[in-house]
Amino acid sequence: MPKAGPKAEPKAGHRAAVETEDDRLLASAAFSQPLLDWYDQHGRKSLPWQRDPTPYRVWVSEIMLQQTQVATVIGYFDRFMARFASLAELAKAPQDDVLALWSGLGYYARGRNLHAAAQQVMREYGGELPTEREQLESLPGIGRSTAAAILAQAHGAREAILDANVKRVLSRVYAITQWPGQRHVEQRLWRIADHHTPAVRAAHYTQAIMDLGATLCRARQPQCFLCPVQSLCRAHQQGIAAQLPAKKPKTQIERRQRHGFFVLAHCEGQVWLQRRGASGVWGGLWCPPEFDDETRRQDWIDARHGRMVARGCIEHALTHFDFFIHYCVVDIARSEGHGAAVHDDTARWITSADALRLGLPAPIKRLLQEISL
DNA sequence: AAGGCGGGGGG
DNA sequence: CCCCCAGCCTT
Repeated sequence: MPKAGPKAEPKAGHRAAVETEDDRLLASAAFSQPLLDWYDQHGRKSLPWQRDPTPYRVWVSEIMLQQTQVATVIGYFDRFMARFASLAELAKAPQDDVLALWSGLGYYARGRNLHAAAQQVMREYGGELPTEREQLESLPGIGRSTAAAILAQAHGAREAILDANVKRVLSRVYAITQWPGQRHVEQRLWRIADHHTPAVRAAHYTQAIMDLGATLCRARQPQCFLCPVQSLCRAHQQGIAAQLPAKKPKTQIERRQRHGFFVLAHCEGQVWLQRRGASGVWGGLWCPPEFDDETRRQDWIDARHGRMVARGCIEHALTHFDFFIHYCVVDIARSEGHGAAVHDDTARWITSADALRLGLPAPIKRLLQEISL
């Protein structure tokens, strides 16, 4: 990889021999002011969590927005708020109810952490999210950037954020060609982010820089011709905006495959589901019984005198492997095995319709809907 | 088919 | 402290 990008040229001739990083910082307001002006004209101001931006609502939105685009989050957010209007209601809800509303959103640890954090806030802070960044960061699921976003959006505090949008914008404006995953690069980005965060209109500024990153200064095909800070942007001047931020040096993990063998046991319009263990794929979600191989699955079916009526395979892509979901539909009698555990916290007979109200992995949800036992 | 996306937890 | 990712969506 040609890393020989132009080193920052001293603009004035009489600079010190070793140019410090501070020498290259733009004036704080030279960046924030045009950004705020652009936000006033083009920024998003009526997203669900921007209307009535309480700490609780901002928090939930920020957790959902991790790894997930705004357009996807909106529906989940509205349903979540309809069911859990307050932090107290979230805290007292069963985890299943929380995961049910998270179903399809992915990264289910976010939902579990959100739920656990709500309970922690009830215990330790009397039900009010703390207003100290350090205390926020001690809650599960809240890191430095999410804590800052909550403080800025809900309290108007001057707190710098550094999510992927902001990293991209600042990497370009400052033409930072090193990978932001490197510690010193990330630290520098935090300093730059802090430098440009204004004391007044901090909430608007925070939203503005995220909006810019999401709409114009996006990962692919940045719309520099519309950008309010185009004239400041060193990457644009150098014609390398689209190549920044630098990508992680590829460690080339070979994509693996995994096969899971599932039984959709069917009886009187109901299906047998079990809660998965907390670790591993789809931790804590509900699923039909899964086996590592077809033999073990057949043993399970035979032991219950099941009658196979259909089978198939669907493929589901996860981060580092392709999951082949081999399923079969089996009629079994309710008396064959599970009579006692009709309905408890780890396994139950349930109709497909009711199952959709549990936390289900996306492909399992689709499967149940399509098969509609 | 590949790339984007924060924080926790594991090595 | 790195390093990695057990999930979706978009392009």
